[in-house]
Amino acid sequence: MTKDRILSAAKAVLESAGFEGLTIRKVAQRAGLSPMALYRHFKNKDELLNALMQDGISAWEAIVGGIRARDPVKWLEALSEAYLDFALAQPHKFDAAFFLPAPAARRFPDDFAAGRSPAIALAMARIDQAKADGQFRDEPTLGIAVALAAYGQGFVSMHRAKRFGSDKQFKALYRAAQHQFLDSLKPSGKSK
Amino acid sequence: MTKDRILSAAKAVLESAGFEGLTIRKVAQRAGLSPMALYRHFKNKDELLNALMQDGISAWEAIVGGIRARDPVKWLEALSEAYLDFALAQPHKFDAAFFLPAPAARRFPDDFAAGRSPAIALAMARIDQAKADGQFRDEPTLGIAVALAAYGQGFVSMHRAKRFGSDKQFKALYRAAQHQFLDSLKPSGKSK
DNA sequence: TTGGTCATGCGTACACCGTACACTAATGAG
DNA sequence: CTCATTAGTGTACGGTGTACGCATGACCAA
Repeated sequence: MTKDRILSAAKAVLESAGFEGLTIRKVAQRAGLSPMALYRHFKNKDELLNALMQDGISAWEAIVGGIRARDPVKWLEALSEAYLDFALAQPHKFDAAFFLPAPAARRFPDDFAAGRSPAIALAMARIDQAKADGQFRDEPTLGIAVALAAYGQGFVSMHRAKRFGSDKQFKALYRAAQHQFLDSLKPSGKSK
Repeated sequence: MTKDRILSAAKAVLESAGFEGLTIRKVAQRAGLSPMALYRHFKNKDELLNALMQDGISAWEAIVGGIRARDPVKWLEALSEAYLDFALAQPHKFDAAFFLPAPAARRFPDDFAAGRSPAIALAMARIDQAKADGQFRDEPTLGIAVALAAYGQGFVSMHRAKRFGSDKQFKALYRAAQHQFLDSLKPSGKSK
Protein backbone atom coordinates (compact mmCIF):
# COMPACT_ATOMS: atom_id res chain seq x y z
CA MET A 1 0.00 0.00 0.00
CA THR A 2 1.11 3.50 -0.80
CA LYS A 3 0.31 4.61 2.69
CA ASP A 4 2.86 2.20 4.09
CA ARG A 5 5.45 3.42 1.66
CA ILE A 6 4.85 6.95 2.83
CA LEU A 7 5.15 5.87 6.43
CA SER A 8 8.42 4.08 5.77
CA ALA A 9 9.73 7.15 4.01
CA ALA A 10 8.65 9.29 6.92
CA LYS A 11 10.40 7.00 9.39
CA ALA A 12 13.56 7.11 7.29
CA VAL A 13 13.50 10.88 7.08
CA LEU A 14 12.83 11.14 10.79
CA GLU A 15 15.76 8.89 11.55
CA SER A 16 18.15 10.79 9.38
CA ALA A 17 16.96 14.35 9.81
CA GLY A 18 15.01 14.47 13.05
CA PHE A 19 11.73 16.27 13.58
CA GLU A 20 13.24 19.55 12.50
CA GLY A 21 14.08 18.10 9.14
CA LEU A 22 10.90 16.15 8.66
CA THR A 23 9.02 17.93 5.90
CA ILE A 24 6.24 16.84 3.62
CA ARG A 25 8.41 17.55 0.63
CA LYS A 26 11.25 15.40 1.85
CA VAL A 27 9.00 12.51 2.78
CA ALA A 28 7.33 12.72 -0.60
CA GLN A 29 10.62 12.67 -2.43
CA ARG A 30 11.79 9.71 -0.40
CA ALA A 31 8.59 7.89 -1.24
CA GLY A 32 8.87 8.79 -4.91
CA LEU A 33 5.74 10.88 -4.91
CA SER A 34 4.82 14.46 -5.39
CA PRO A 35 4.29 16.33 -2.14
CA MET A 36 0.57 16.67 -2.67
CA ALA A 37 0.15 12.94 -3.10
CA LEU A 38 0.64 12.51 0.63
CA TYR A 39 -2.57 14.36 1.24
CA ARG A 40 -4.51 11.52 -0.33
CA HIS A 41 -3.39 9.35 2.55
CA PHE A 42 -3.01 11.73 5.46
CA LYS A 43 -5.24 14.66 6.20
CA ASN A 44 -2.27 16.83 7.02
CA LYS A 45 1.18 16.77 8.53
CA ASP A 46 -0.17 16.34 12.03
CA GLU A 47 -1.84 13.13 11.06
CA LEU A 48 1.40 11.87 9.63
CA LEU A 49 3.16 12.75 12.86
CA ASN A 50 0.45 10.95 14.72
CA ALA A 51 1.14 7.82 12.69
CA LEU A 52 4.80 8.15 13.60
CA MET A 53 3.82 8.42 17.24
CA GLN A 54 1.84 5.24 16.91
CA ASP A 55 4.84 3.56 15.36
CA GLY A 56 7.11 4.72 18.16
CA ILE A 57 4.69 3.47 20.76
CA SER A 58 4.48 0.11 19.05
CA ALA A 59 8.25 -0.16 19.06
CA TRP A 60 8.27 0.57 22.76
CA GLU A 61 5.52 -1.94 23.45
CA ALA A 62 7.55 -4.55 21.60
CA ILE A 63 10.59 -3.79 23.70
CA VAL A 64 8.60 -4.04 26.89
CA GLY A 65 6.98 -7.23 25.74
CA GLY A 66 10.40 -8.69 25.18
CA ILE A 67 11.66 -8.25 28.72
CA ARG A 68 12.29 -11.69 30.11
CA ALA A 69 13.18 -11.21 33.76
CA ARG A 70 11.20 -13.44 36.06
CA ASP A 71 11.40 -11.62 39.34
CA PRO A 72 9.05 -8.62 39.22
CA VAL A 73 11.54 -6.20 40.72
CA LYS A 74 14.23 -7.36 38.34
CA TRP A 75 11.70 -6.97 35.58
CA LEU A 76 11.08 -3.36 36.59
CA GLU A 77 14.79 -2.72 36.70
CA ALA A 78 15.12 -4.14 33.21
CA LEU A 79 12.23 -1.96 32.10
CA SER A 80 13.96 1.11 33.39
CA GLU A 81 17.18 0.16 31.67
CA ALA A 82 15.38 -0.61 28.42
CA TYR A 83 13.79 2.81 28.57
CA LEU A 84 17.17 4.43 28.91
CA ASP A 85 18.53 2.41 26.00
CA PHE A 86 15.58 3.28 23.84
CA ALA A 87 15.97 6.97 24.57
CA LEU A 88 19.65 6.98 23.71
CA ALA A 89 19.77 4.51 20.86
CA GLN A 90 16.70 5.63 18.94
CA PRO A 91 16.12 9.17 20.06
CA HIS A 92 13.70 10.21 17.35
CA LYS A 93 11.58 7.12 17.64
CA PHE A 94 11.61 7.56 21.37
CA ASP A 95 10.54 11.17 21.07
CA ALA A 96 7.77 10.18 18.72
CA ALA A 97 6.52 7.74 21.32
CA PHE A 98 6.84 9.89 24.40
CA PHE A 99 6.99 13.56 23.54
CA LEU A 100 4.66 14.01 20.62
CA PRO A 101 1.34 15.41 21.80
CA ALA A 102 -1.46 12.92 21.53
CA PRO A 103 -4.51 14.00 19.54
CA ALA A 104 -7.62 14.34 21.64
CA ALA A 105 -9.03 11.12 20.28
CA ARG A 106 -6.40 8.85 21.70
CA ARG A 107 -5.88 10.39 25.10
CA PHE A 108 -6.03 8.25 28.13
CA PRO A 109 -9.31 8.51 29.93
CA ASP A 110 -9.21 9.72 33.50
CA ASP A 111 -8.85 6.20 34.73
CA PHE A 112 -5.76 5.63 32.71
CA ALA A 113 -5.07 3.39 35.58
CA ALA A 114 -6.90 0.77 33.63
CA GLY A 115 -3.91 0.69 31.38
CA ARG A 116 -5.03 1.69 27.98
CA SER A 117 -1.37 1.22 27.24
CA PRO A 118 -0.17 -2.39 27.24
CA ALA A 119 3.21 -1.33 28.59
CA ILE A 120 1.64 0.37 31.58
CA ALA A 121 -0.62 -2.61 32.13
CA LEU A 122 2.36 -4.92 32.13
CA ALA A 123 4.25 -2.74 34.56
CA MET A 124 1.28 -2.55 36.86
CA ALA A 125 0.93 -6.31 36.85
CA ARG A 126 4.55 -6.65 37.92
CA ILE A 127 4.11 -4.07 40.63
CA ASP A 128 1.12 -5.97 41.97
CA GLN A 129 3.17 -9.11 41.87
CA ALA A 130 5.99 -7.46 43.81
CA LYS A 131 3.50 -6.31 46.40
CA ALA A 132 2.05 -9.82 46.65
CA ASP A 133 5.58 -11.19 47.09
CA GLY A 134 6.16 -8.78 49.91
CA GLN A 135 8.90 -7.07 47.96
CA PHE A 136 7.05 -3.77 47.77
CA ARG A 137 5.10 -1.84 50.34
CA ASP A 138 1.43 -1.31 49.83
CA GLU A 139 1.43 1.95 47.88
CA PRO A 140 -1.14 2.48 45.12
CA THR A 141 -0.11 0.57 42.03
CA LEU A 142 -1.10 3.31 39.63
CA GLY A 143 0.87 5.85 41.59
CA ILE A 144 3.97 3.73 41.44
CA ALA A 145 3.61 3.09 37.73
CA VAL A 146 3.05 6.71 36.85
CA ALA A 147 5.85 7.83 39.11
CA LEU A 148 8.22 5.42 37.43
CA ALA A 149 7.14 6.69 34.02
CA ALA A 150 7.47 10.32 35.10
CA TYR A 151 10.87 9.64 36.49
CA GLY A 152 12.14 8.28 33.23
CA GLN A 153 10.46 10.86 31.10
CA GLY A 154 11.76 13.63 33.31
CA PHE A 155 15.33 12.52 33.05
CA VAL A 156 15.13 12.15 29.31
CA SER A 157 13.39 15.47 28.99
CA MET A 158 16.14 17.16 30.96
CA HIS A 159 18.66 15.38 28.80
CA ARG A 160 16.95 16.57 25.63
CA ALA A 161 16.99 20.09 27.01
CA LYS A 162 20.73 19.65 27.51
CA ARG A 163 20.60 20.04 31.23
CA PHE A 164 23.23 17.45 31.90
CA GLY A 165 26.91 18.02 31.39
CA SER A 166 27.40 14.74 29.57
CA ASP A 167 25.69 11.53 28.65
CA LYS A 168 27.76 9.82 31.26
CA GLN A 169 26.47 12.02 34.02
CA PHE A 170 22.96 11.63 32.71
CA LYS A 171 23.15 7.86 32.80
CA ALA A 172 24.72 7.78 36.20
CA LEU A 173 22.08 10.00 37.76
CA TYR A 174 19.30 8.20 35.94
CA ARG A 175 20.41 4.86 37.27
CA ALA A 176 20.99 6.15 40.76
CA ALA A 177 17.54 7.68 40.90
CA GLN A 178 15.89 4.58 39.52
CA HIS A 179 17.70 2.43 42.03
CA GLN A 180 16.78 4.68 44.88
CA PHE A 181 13.19 4.78 43.73
CA LEU A 182 12.76 1.03 43.58
CA ASP A 183 14.60 0.77 46.86
CA SER A 184 12.21 3.17 48.49
CA LEU A 185 9.33 0.87 47.69
CA LYS A 186 10.65 -1.95 49.80
CA PRO A 187 8.91 -2.62 53.08
CA SER A 188 10.01 -0.35 55.93
CA GLY A 189 13.28 -1.17 57.53
CA LYS A 190 14.65 -3.01 54.57
CA SER A 191 16.00 -0.02 52.70
CA LYS A 192 19.71 -0.15 51.92
CA MET B 1 17.77 49.98 25.00
CA THR B 2 16.28 48.56 21.85
CA LYS B 3 17.32 45.07 22.78
CA ASP B 4 15.12 45.21 25.85
CA ARG B 5 12.22 46.42 23.77
CA ILE B 6 12.66 43.45 21.47
CA LEU B 7 12.80 41.10 24.41
CA SER B 8 9.64 42.53 25.89
CA ALA B 9 7.93 42.19 22.55
CA ALA B 10 9.12 38.61 22.30
CA LYS B 11 7.80 37.84 25.76
CA ALA B 12 4.46 39.36 24.88
CA VAL B 13 4.22 37.38 21.67
CA LEU B 14 5.24 34.21 23.45
CA GLU B 15 2.58 34.75 26.07
CA SER B 16 -0.16 35.37 23.57
CA ALA B 17 0.80 33.04 20.75
CA GLY B 18 3.07 30.41 22.24
CA PHE B 19 6.22 29.07 20.68
CA GLU B 20 4.37 28.02 17.56
CA GLY B 21 3.30 31.58 16.97
CA LEU B 22 6.56 33.21 17.90
CA THR B 23 7.99 34.53 14.68
CA ILE B 24 10.62 37.12 13.96
CA ARG B 25 8.12 39.13 11.97
CA LYS B 26 5.57 39.21 14.77
CA VAL B 27 8.12 40.17 17.37
CA ALA B 28 9.43 42.91 15.11
CA GLN B 29 5.96 44.29 14.51
CA ARG B 30 5.24 44.25 18.22
CA ALA B 31 8.49 46.11 18.86
CA GLY B 32 7.77 48.63 16.13
CA LEU B 33 10.72 47.55 14.05
CA SER B 34 11.33 45.93 10.73
CA PRO B 35 12.05 42.21 10.93
CA MET B 36 15.65 42.63 9.91
CA ALA B 37 16.31 45.11 12.68
CA LEU B 38 16.20 42.26 15.19
CA TYR B 39 19.30 40.80 13.66
CA ARG B 40 21.32 43.76 14.82
CA HIS B 41 20.62 42.65 18.38
CA PHE B 42 20.36 38.89 18.12
CA LYS B 43 22.46 36.70 15.91
CA ASN B 44 19.42 34.67 14.92
CA LYS B 45 16.16 33.32 16.21
CA ASP B 46 17.87 30.75 18.38
CA GLU B 47 19.66 33.46 20.26
CA LEU B 48 16.39 35.21 20.87
CA LEU B 49 14.90 31.99 22.17
CA ASN B 50 17.91 31.60 24.37
CA ALA B 51 17.25 35.01 25.87
CA LEU B 52 13.68 33.92 26.54
CA MET B 53 15.00 30.84 28.25
CA GLN B 54 17.15 33.00 30.46
CA ASP B 55 14.12 35.08 31.30
CA GLY B 56 12.07 32.02 32.17
CA ILE B 57 14.82 30.70 34.38
CA SER B 58 15.07 34.02 36.16
CA ALA B 59 11.34 33.98 36.79
CA TRP B 60 11.65 30.53 38.28
CA GLU B 61 14.61 31.53 40.42
CA ALA B 62 12.57 34.43 41.74
CA ILE B 63 9.71 32.12 42.63
CA VAL B 64 12.04 29.73 44.41
CA GLY B 65 13.74 32.59 46.19
CA GLY B 66 10.35 33.69 47.45
CA ILE B 67 9.44 30.47 49.20
CA ARG B 68 9.17 31.24 52.87
CA ALA B 69 8.64 27.94 54.64
CA ARG B 70 11.00 27.42 57.52
CA ASP B 71 11.02 23.70 57.92
CA PRO B 72 13.16 22.21 55.15
CA VAL B 73 10.70 19.46 54.28
CA LYS B 74 7.84 21.94 54.18
CA TRP B 75 10.05 24.11 52.03
CA LEU B 76 10.55 21.26 49.57
CA GLU B 77 6.82 20.62 49.51
CA ALA B 78 6.23 24.27 48.76
CA LEU B 79 8.85 24.09 46.03
CA SER B 80 7.09 21.19 44.43
CA GLU B 81 3.77 22.98 44.58
CA ALA B 82 5.25 26.17 43.19
CA TYR B 83 6.64 24.20 40.29
CA LEU B 84 3.22 22.83 39.53
CA ASP B 85 1.69 26.29 39.71
CA PHE B 86 4.34 27.72 37.46
CA ALA B 87 3.81 25.00 34.87
CA LEU B 88 0.07 25.51 34.78
CA ALA B 89 -0.20 29.26 35.24
CA GLN B 90 2.58 30.36 32.91
CA PRO B 91 3.05 27.47 30.56
CA HIS B 92 5.10 29.25 27.93
CA LYS B 93 7.45 30.85 30.38
CA PHE B 94 7.75 27.53 32.12
CA ASP B 95 8.56 25.77 28.87
CA ALA B 96 11.13 28.41 28.07
CA ALA B 97 12.79 27.74 31.39
CA PHE B 98 12.68 23.97 31.40
CA PHE B 99 12.22 22.58 27.92
CA LEU B 100 14.21 24.84 25.65
CA PRO B 101 17.53 23.26 24.80
CA ALA B 102 20.44 25.04 26.39
CA PRO B 103 23.20 26.21 24.06
CA ALA B 104 26.49 24.43 24.63
CA ALA B 105 27.94 27.44 26.34
CA ARG B 106 25.62 27.44 29.29
CA ARG B 107 25.36 23.74 30.01
CA PHE B 108 25.92 22.50 33.47
CA PRO B 109 29.38 21.10 33.96
CA ASP B 110 29.62 17.48 34.95
CA ASP B 111 29.63 18.40 38.59
CA PHE B 112 26.38 20.24 38.26
CA ALA B 113 26.15 19.17 41.81
CA ALA B 114 27.92 22.37 42.60
CA GLY B 115 24.72 24.07 41.71
CA ARG B 116 25.35 26.34 38.83
CA SER B 117 21.64 26.99 39.22
CA PRO B 118 20.67 28.98 42.31
CA ALA B 119 17.39 27.10 42.57
CA ILE B 120 19.15 23.75 42.69
CA ALA B 121 21.64 25.11 45.18
CA LEU B 122 18.81 26.28 47.41
CA ALA B 123 17.06 22.94 47.17
CA MET B 124 20.24 21.10 48.00
CA ALA B 125 20.81 23.27 51.04
CA ARG B 126 17.34 22.39 52.30
CA ILE B 127 17.93 18.73 51.66
CA ASP B 128 21.15 18.87 53.65
CA GLN B 129 19.30 20.62 56.39
CA ALA B 130 16.62 17.95 56.42
CA LYS B 131 19.27 15.30 56.66
CA ALA B 132 20.94 17.14 59.53
CA ASP B 133 17.57 17.39 61.28
CA GLY B 134 17.15 13.67 60.94
CA GLN B 135 14.10 14.16 58.75
CA PHE B 136 15.75 12.54 55.74
CA ARG B 137 17.83 9.45 55.39
CA ASP B 138 21.39 9.76 54.26
CA GLU B 139 20.99 9.51 50.51
CA PRO B 140 23.23 11.61 48.25
CA THR B 141 21.98 15.18 48.19
CA LEU B 142 22.56 15.65 44.49
CA GLY B 143 20.67 12.48 43.72
CA ILE B 144 17.69 13.64 45.72
CA ALA B 145 17.68 17.08 44.13
CA VAL B 146 17.95 15.78 40.60
CA ALA B 147 15.34 13.13 41.24
CA LEU B 148 12.95 15.75 42.53
CA ALA B 149 13.57 17.88 39.46
CA ALA B 150 13.17 14.92 37.13
CA TYR B 151 9.96 13.98 38.84
CA GLY B 152 8.44 17.34 38.26
CA GLN B 153 9.73 17.73 34.75
CA GLY B 154 8.52 14.26 33.87
CA PHE B 155 5.01 14.91 35.01
CA VAL B 156 4.85 18.20 33.20
CA SER B 157 6.35 16.68 30.10
CA MET B 158 3.73 13.95 30.11
CA HIS B 159 1.11 16.58 30.62
CA ARG B 160 2.38 18.60 27.69
CA ALA B 161 2.31 15.45 25.58
CA LYS B 162 -1.34 15.08 26.62
CA ARG B 163 -0.81 11.80 28.38
CA PHE B 164 -3.23 12.61 31.18
CA GLY B 165 -6.95 12.51 30.79
CA SER B 166 -7.44 15.84 32.51
CA ASP B 167 -5.66 18.52 34.45
CA LYS B 168 -7.35 17.23 37.55
CA GLN B 169 -5.90 13.79 37.15
CA PHE B 170 -2.53 15.28 36.35
CA LYS B 171 -2.49 17.35 39.51
CA ALA B 172 -3.69 14.50 41.67
CA LEU B 173 -1.04 12.11 40.43
CA TYR B 174 1.63 14.77 40.60
CA ARG B 175 0.86 15.53 44.22
CA ALA B 176 0.57 11.89 45.17
CA ALA B 177 3.93 11.10 43.62
CA GLN B 178 5.58 14.09 45.22
CA HIS B 179 4.18 13.16 48.59
CA GLN B 180 5.27 9.57 48.24
CA PHE B 181 8.71 10.67 47.13
CA LEU B 182 9.35 12.94 50.08
CA ASP B 183 7.90 10.31 52.34
CA SER B 184 10.30 7.73 51.01
CA LEU B 185 13.21 9.87 52.13
CA LYS B 186 12.28 9.65 55.77
CA PRO B 187 14.40 7.41 57.97
CA SER B 188 13.50 3.73 57.84
CA GLY B 189 10.48 2.68 59.73
CA LYS B 190 8.87 6.07 59.74
CA SER B 191 7.20 5.85 56.36
CA LYS B 192 3.44 6.29 56.52
C1' DT C 1 33.00 72.90 9.30
C1' DT C 2 34.48 68.89 7.22
C1' DG C 3 35.30 64.17 6.78
C1' DG C 4 35.35 59.54 8.38
C1' DT C 5 33.86 55.71 11.32
C1' DC C 6 30.50 53.11 13.46
C1' DA C 7 26.04 51.54 15.15
C1' DT C 8 21.36 51.11 13.82
C1' DG C 9 17.60 50.15 10.99
C1' DC C 10 15.34 49.01 6.46
C1' DG C 11 13.96 46.83 1.73
C1' DT C 12 14.57 43.41 -1.23
C1' DA C 13 15.20 38.80 -2.33
C1' DC C 14 15.78 33.81 -1.76
C1' DA C 15 14.94 29.25 -0.38
C1' DC C 16 11.98 26.62 2.12
C1' DC C 17 7.67 25.41 4.43
C1' DG C 18 2.44 23.46 4.63
C1' DT C 19 -1.29 23.04 1.81
C1' DA C 20 -5.72 24.78 -1.20
C1' DC C 21 -7.21 24.15 -5.70
C1' DA C 22 -7.95 22.46 -10.12
C1' DC C 23 -6.39 19.24 -13.05
C1' DT C 24 -5.16 14.51 -15.37
C1' DA C 25 -4.35 9.43 -15.29
C1' DA C 26 -5.55 5.12 -13.74
C1' DT C 27 -8.76 1.71 -12.12
C1' DG C 28 -12.61 -1.13 -11.71
C1' DA C 29 -17.95 -1.97 -11.96
C1' DG C 30 -22.06 -2.04 -14.72
C1' DC D 1 -17.72 1.19 -23.64
C1' DT D 2 -19.11 4.22 -20.06
C1' DC D 3 -18.71 6.33 -16.10
C1' DA D 4 -17.72 7.07 -11.23
C1' DT D 5 -14.11 6.75 -7.99
C1' DT D 6 -9.53 6.98 -6.66
C1' DA D 7 -4.50 8.26 -6.99
C1' DG D 8 -1.29 11.37 -8.27
C1' DT D 9 0.36 16.02 -10.18
C1' DG D 10 1.48 21.13 -11.05
C1' DT D 11 0.76 25.54 -9.80
C1' DA D 12 0.21 29.00 -6.58
C1' DC D 13 -0.36 31.44 -2.07
C1' DG D 14 0.84 33.01 2.23
C1' DG D 15 3.90 32.03 5.65
C1' DT D 16 8.82 31.32 7.58
C1' DG D 17 14.13 32.55 8.71
C1' DT D 18 17.64 35.29 7.12
C1' DA D 19 21.71 36.94 3.59
C1' DC D 20 22.91 41.08 1.41
C1' DG D 21 23.48 45.81 0.50
C1' DC D 22 22.05 50.38 1.41
C1' DA D 23 20.45 54.63 4.14
C1' DT D 24 20.62 57.21 8.20
C1' DG D 25 22.36 59.45 11.95
C1' DA D 26 25.59 59.97 16.11
C1' DC D 27 30.01 60.75 17.29
C1' DC D 28 34.66 62.38 17.12
C1' DA D 29 39.31 64.02 14.97
C1' DA D 30 41.29 67.31 12.04
